[in-house]
Amino acid sequence: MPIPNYIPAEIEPKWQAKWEADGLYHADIDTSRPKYYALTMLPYPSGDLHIGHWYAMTPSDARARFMRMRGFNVMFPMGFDAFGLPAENAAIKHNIHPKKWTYANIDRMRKQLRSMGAMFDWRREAVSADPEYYRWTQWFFVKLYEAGLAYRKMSPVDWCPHCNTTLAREQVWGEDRHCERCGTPVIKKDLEQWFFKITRYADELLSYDTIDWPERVRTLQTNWIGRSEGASVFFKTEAGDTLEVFTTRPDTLWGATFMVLAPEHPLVDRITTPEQKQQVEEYKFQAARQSDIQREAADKEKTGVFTGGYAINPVNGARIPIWIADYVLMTYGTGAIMAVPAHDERDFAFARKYGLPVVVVVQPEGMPPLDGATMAEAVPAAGTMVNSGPLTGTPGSEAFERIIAYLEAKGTGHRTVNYRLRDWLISRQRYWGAPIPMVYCRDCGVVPVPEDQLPVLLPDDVEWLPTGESPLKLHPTWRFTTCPKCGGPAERETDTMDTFMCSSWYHLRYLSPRYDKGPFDPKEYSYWMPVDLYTGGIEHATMHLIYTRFFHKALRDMGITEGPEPMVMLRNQGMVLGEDSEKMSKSRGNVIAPDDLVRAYGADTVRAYLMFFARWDQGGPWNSSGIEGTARWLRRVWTMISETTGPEAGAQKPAADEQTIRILRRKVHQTLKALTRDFETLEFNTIISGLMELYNEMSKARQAGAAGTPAWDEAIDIYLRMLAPVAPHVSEELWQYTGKPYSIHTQPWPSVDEEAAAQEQITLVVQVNGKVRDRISLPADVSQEGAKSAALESEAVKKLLDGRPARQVIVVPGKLVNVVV
RNA sequence: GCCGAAGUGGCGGAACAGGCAGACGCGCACGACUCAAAAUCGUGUUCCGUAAGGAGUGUGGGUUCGAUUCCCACCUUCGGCACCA
Repeated sequence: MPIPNYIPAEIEPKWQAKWEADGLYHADIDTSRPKYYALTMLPYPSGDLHIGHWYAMTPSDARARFMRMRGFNVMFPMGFDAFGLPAENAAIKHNIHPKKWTYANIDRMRKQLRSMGAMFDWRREAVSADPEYYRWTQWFFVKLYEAGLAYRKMSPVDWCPHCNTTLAREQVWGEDRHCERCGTPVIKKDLEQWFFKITRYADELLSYDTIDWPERVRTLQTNWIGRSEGASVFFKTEAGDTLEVFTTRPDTLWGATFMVLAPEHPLVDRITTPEQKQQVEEYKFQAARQSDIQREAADKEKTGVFTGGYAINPVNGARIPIWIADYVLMTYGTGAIMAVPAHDERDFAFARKYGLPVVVVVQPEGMPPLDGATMAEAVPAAGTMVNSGPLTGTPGSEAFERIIAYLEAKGTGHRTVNYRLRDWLISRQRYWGAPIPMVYCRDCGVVPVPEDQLPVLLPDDVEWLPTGESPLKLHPTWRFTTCPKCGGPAERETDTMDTFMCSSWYHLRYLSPRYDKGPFDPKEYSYWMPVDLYTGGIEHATMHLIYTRFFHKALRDMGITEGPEPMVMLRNQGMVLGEDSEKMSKSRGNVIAPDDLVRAYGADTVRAYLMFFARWDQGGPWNSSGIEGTARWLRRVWTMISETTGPEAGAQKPAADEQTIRILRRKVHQTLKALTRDFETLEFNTIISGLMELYNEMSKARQAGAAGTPAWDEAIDIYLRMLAPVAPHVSEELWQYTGKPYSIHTQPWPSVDEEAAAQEQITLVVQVNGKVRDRISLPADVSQEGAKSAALESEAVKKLLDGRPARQVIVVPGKLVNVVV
């Protein structure tokens, strides 16, 4: 039988069809084996599968396959995050219905996904725009509402004038505060919107004790949540109102020389005196207008207006003026601050501009005595408290705790924690999303749609003109309904949900995508959850990855889910850039299309090259000639195996000596050991280089006549098993060729023969004063003394010592000897 | 400004616990095969130097017998946040 050529286009579709027909990748509950839930972020069906999808998915697939060979019952599902703005924008642009556009893309992408040869269990596919899916998205909304975690509030919210919708705080990016999707700067609008109380979980979200997530993601989330410890302090105004402020520096309380309120603060009108009224009104109007138009750069000069009112400092009775200024934000803390210009940069700038007094109350060690009248800048450093009544002299290290105790004893303040995190705004004034399942009744008020009436179906016949009004509001009949409570006339909520709501629980729908008694089958949940390894891009660190953790914890508190976290281990891949090192985009013309690559090289080569060309967690620029090297390697492996095994093997005449066999087996088992570790830690680039290196070694052994020996057969067997997760098609084809039983993908991962991997001779590096001067070969079990004397016997050492005695000789067993003169 | 990550040949990168820097691949050079080219195979490839030898992991210092690895300071690049009290 002639040796066939390696033609990926022939073998890849063949095996894909067979695996699918055999249900090779079906994952079912099997309590006899440990489970492993491997999950990779689901794609948005935007049209074509791009190289970024391959980069995220195929190494994740290789890892899942490895775990399967390691004896785990592995589930690796796939689905589509199908609701969202791009579909609607495409609808507007091309006059195609968003549903049609989305489902056509899904069909196309399903085919492309199959060309990867991944071990997706397609029976578990879930599509978030299917009524059977969003029925449960809506059900979760109602559950959150019933638990008091969803509420409706009129507030100034971020609005994208291009997408014509509100956005969550997380979807507003950069200094110019632009829309995450289209880049248009957002504006502020006062709207009645639905929010989820994610802030209730702020503290719990800061704990990562039970999960193995990258430091980077944890830092991003921690900063985003922005916890600060401080104190609430109650000031009394002269009008008799209580003014609560939040401060992280209660130790500077005696230095508060004025107060500042946000212009929108509810007490401003009561505090303002008639003489100041006009000025205050003008400032308020300007501030509101400014936030309405666009936020100016952060470094703009501080402005403010005196209200004419005064407050009393609760610790020293000082009468201090109350100002309003737009550098104080209504959305953080209480919207009011005590200003301590001596020790806060912003307050200092404000005080100098408006001639307000500066009083020093903290004297840092090692600094000349501070003087409020002459200091050129604020001194925020900690130090001994001065001019602070009974607390004068308190050292910096105790100041915080002592002032809190003092405030709590006097009843004028207490310890508080504040967060930067805001509640999650989930209303969207768009069509292509899950309708918010709420009804407004004139008599009963806000009423959730009962469970047996879900889903609230999204109608197909809708005008999706971008008017700024929710398209569902313009539908002639859809919004009119009856109240589930009293049966009277009522109206539906016409906003739809943020798609991040859909993706917060998709990992649960995969468990049982057709289950109709709940969002998921509890039996499947208790077997598969939590997700053991979650892979995806870092760009979701402060969006999807925070939302899904919140979601899980909220459901846990309702008894729907179990355990502290949804995903135990998280790993992020980097990004594949264009050959010009720029982000790939159609306008730059640097897009690499995976379909073209599969046609030219086959999926196995594309998979292997994606794993090889860069560190997976970093990514990097694509290199068209680089992939040739990977293609060459797989062809060589094919040639070597087809020439030395299978029907051709009889032609081989083994002629290898013992030494060759020993070296071959050692390299095989050393590689196996290294690759096992690299698969565990997701270091894909060294997996491929290890396989290339072993090929090179086997090639040498073949020259020395190793082919046809039992050691050779073992090498081929182990080689193919190690190759299987990386290149599933070619390994399956060669596995069959070598006469092994179908399928290689149900084979166990080989085990290391430690004895074979052991090195019997070592190369000892001989250094003189830390510089390599010689290398000597010694038995691996040589004693320290033996290594030392062998090194001192070395010609190179003798020459350099030139008769002088060695001052010190350091022996590192198995590695080197350093002779110090 | 604050927080975080990263700087290694012409390029992507490797070095698992402080012990041979540059594995593996690309590119390049030379050779074999060929009438020739491509493909394929082989050899070489950090820099300086003909060589002996020397230098070398962003820069400067430190710890150590020994530092890409640990510590300090700085420079550069990238990412996030940014009047958050």
